[in-house]
Amino acid sequence: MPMRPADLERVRALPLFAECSDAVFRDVTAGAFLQRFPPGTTLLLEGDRVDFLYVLLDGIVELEGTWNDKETTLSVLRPVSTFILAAVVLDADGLMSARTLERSDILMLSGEALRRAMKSDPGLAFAVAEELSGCYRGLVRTLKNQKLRGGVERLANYLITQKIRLGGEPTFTLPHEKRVLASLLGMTPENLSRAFATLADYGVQTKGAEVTIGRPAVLERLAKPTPLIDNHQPVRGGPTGKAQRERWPAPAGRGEAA
Amino acid sequence: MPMRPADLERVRALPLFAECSDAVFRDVTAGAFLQRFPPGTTLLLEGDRVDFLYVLLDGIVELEGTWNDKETTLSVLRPVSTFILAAVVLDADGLMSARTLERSDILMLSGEALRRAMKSDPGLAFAVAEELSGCYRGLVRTLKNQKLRGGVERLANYLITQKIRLGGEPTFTLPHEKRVLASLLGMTPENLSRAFATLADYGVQTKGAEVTIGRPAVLERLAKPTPLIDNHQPVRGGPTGKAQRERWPAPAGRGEAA
DNA sequence: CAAAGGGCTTGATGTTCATCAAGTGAACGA
DNA sequence: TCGTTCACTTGATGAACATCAAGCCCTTTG
Repeated sequence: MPMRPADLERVRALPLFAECSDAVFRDVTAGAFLQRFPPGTTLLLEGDRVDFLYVLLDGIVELEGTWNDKETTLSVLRPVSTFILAAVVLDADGLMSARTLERSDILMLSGEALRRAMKSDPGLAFAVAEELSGCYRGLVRTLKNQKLRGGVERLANYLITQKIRLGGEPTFTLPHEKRVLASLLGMTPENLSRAFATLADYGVQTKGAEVTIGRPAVLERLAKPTPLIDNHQPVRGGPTGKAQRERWPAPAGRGEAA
Repeated sequence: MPMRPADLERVRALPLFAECSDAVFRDVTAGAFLQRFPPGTTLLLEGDRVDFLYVLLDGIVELEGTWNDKETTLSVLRPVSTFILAAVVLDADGLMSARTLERSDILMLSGEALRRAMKSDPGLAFAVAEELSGCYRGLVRTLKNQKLRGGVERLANYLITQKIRLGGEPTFTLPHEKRVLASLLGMTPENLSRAFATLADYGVQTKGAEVTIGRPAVLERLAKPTPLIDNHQPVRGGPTGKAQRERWPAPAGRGEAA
């Protein structure tokens, strides 16, 4: 499938490629192809050799890990996101499986071309380092969340974060099935149900996938969110990478403006 | 404290600086200084602004996170290791605290100088991206370990990994206090004790910090180690970064040789 | 329309884990 | 040498969580 110019532009607008020349960008996207996958498609299996950098342009992708017949969701991605960047940079096997939760448009860029381009274009290499730093910090947050908080607290903070990211309205819709959310939060679907029931006492009402946070202050007193774990950055218009999500609020006097 | 030439050489030998020119290296290390810290010194507090890239040259450093009066160990570093690289690249606040467990020699490199050098030297920027990828993959392993395995299984796998890294002998010494190990494995010291007691039935004997794995096959049947979670790479002679630890075993036909 | 399936919930039960409390042993200092 | 301290251990108890089982509700399908 050849790429449409519109898709190419969305990729060009990624922070990853913001500072690289047209020539380098053409080189990286030369052997690229765009593919549309139905829901539930496994794109990558744990341990598979990784030859491409994936870019999610539309849809939802879940990253998961398995061991001993158990599986857990490590991340749920929304557009525009790159994934398995670390494996591509190291030319190593992937540590996570990836599968679509909804029909998804996914761009695949040659890993070898990307590595080659990085070695000649410091701006691109720096942007990759920034993106990886953002991914790394996201994982640090996840790990702290997992090790330091209990199930109800994790859910409470997830809801607070979600509310902010979706615009701040007291009522919003969960972006995916509850069973996926349970796995993401490191609990069983049964316990997620019970956690929601517990949060009812804190003003959280649920009707299907619709959640209403009735008394934000009460919920916050339980959740105790902190910028050292929770990234409350709202989703902005343009396509942003994981790096930019970590640069907020921009500390005065450093980082790029706005 | 000015740097001794011997220390400078150890830094020069880091994979991070393997491919960069002497001029760039001089630039990055220009404002650097080496400092010796006693045990138990807090080098960095969660949320602190990060101005330097830290390089552990000697000693042991613990990275930890806290929330709600609880704390957990995220990583225990041994020489030669860099830390808080992601925060430096993004010029962001640190998400983890760092403190010495033993007397440690630590080199501090100007973060600004590093970022500047990366933007002009693609080899350096690429090396930073590789190191970050290694750190990222380490965290993915940790998170899978935490979410998918129980306490006893985590300990069993830790011991197997440790045995291999320390040379493969059936008897070896734990590299730090058990309370730190407990926190690293995400449990209380009490439960770590009980987990050791459980492993006695699987041929694991302990005498203080000395551990003997009597029946490796039996322990492995319990631990079910997998390269998708456990990195069994033995510690090699030269100074290696997190990136090289992730490139093993080097898949035939790609990556650098040996 | 009826049946079937799947996601979600609820209850009962058992396992895992944290907490509290007390005790052991070894290193250290007066 | 005798306390003191601190890491570690062991036991008892309770909280958090997983598992098993059943039922509900909504959607899908014949």
